Amino acid sequence: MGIIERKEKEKSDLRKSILDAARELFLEKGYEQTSVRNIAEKIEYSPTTIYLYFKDKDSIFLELHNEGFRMLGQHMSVLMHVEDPMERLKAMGRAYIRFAQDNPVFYDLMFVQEAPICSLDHKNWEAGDGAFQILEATIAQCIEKGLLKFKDAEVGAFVVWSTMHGMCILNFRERCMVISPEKQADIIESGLNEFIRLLSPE
Amino acid sequence: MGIIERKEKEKSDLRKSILDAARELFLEKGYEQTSVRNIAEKIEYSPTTIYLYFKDKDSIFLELHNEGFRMLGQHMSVLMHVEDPMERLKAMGRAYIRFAQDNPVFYDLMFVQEAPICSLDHKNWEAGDGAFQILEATIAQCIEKGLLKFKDAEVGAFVVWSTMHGMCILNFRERCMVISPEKQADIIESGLNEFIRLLSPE
DNA sequence: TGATTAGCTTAACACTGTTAACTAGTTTTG
DNA sequence: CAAAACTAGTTAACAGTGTTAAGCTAATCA
Repeated sequence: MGIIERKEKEKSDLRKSILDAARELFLEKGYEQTSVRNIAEKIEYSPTTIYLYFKDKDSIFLELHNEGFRMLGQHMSVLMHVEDPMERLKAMGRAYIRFAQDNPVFYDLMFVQEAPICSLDHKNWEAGDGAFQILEATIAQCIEKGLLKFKDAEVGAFVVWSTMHGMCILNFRERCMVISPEKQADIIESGLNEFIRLLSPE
Repeated sequence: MGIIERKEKEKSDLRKSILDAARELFLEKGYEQTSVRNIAEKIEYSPTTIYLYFKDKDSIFLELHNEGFRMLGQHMSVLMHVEDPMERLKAMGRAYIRFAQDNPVFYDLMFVQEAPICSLDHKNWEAGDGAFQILEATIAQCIEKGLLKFKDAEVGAFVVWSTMHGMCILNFRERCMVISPEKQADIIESGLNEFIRLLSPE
């Protein structure tokens, strides 16, 4: 059965090279500016071949979306060793922001674009669920130790996440023009610091 | 010169009816799903006529974007009568969220879409500046009265705005799936309440 | 009256995602 | 071994997008 295996490999090789081409184009041009034809051109196949391996354009980017979450997950899992939950939470905030700044187009796909979410099978956003639960658990520990004055860990996690996300996305979407020029460069870092000050009950 | 006046009026009438058609279509389908041809069809002119009145599609929506800020401004200006700056800030948060929920497509154009910002003349986001300054002023008053433990009013305003924006946009972009179903319905209201609790130093 | 101009249209360009129909080449089956 | 069936890719096409160049008609000006 060596031949069948080879064929299977060739099939998954092409699938992989579609994803590679998609990722490369996506990283330089973003989701909407990357067309199925661009991807096809890059791998030197006809555009319709793409549709033999992926249902539609969105499905390709759902895969990249998952890739993004694996990357973010790796950045986060390192921080699980931090004992103090409050310190861990702060480190998570810094890591999240850093990930967003280092991978703005991935971040967009993960948290802004509707496309990958829409092409989800059972309205079950596994990638997002996993990341959120880690945050929620950390916040629950902070509350337990009296380090954070949230009433509900889940809602608290949502608030913390929203603040981080809001800062990142206002920046990416050019809405930080309202900030005075000298503060604009590292407004997100300043914002995070102010937010952390807010969190800690002194 | 009555004829010239009438002609001028007719010209601005058509311009206005382009905006009316654009707004109507935009409100039911959103920015990207509204095409120049759709707008032209609605006013029963050829698509190219649109380009005699607007530079491009984005310029049309910059106008609607400004309209959105006028609406938000009206909701905010009412709250200027609230004496206590902390109470005013809370009211502003509620008003902002309510505006977002009542006008999701407008909100998208104002705070998410890059299109209107890109077609800005001198990188001068007047509409945004105005709204932000009102928030910053209120927060400055809160800090002065010791009601808020931010160090910098501008950065503080950015943090508060980010939290509100983050909550709204995570919700609109279907990222609140991670929240348990029973809390999902009014997660933004719950989030706002938790955030307000966080703000007040007791 | 003849030239100019304002206001709009038709036709076209270069794209987009996606599908149907087709063609080689390989594999399986009678 | 020949015929049928399946595989993996293709071409052509559909229906749409934003946008521009060129053309036309009717009013206005000299």
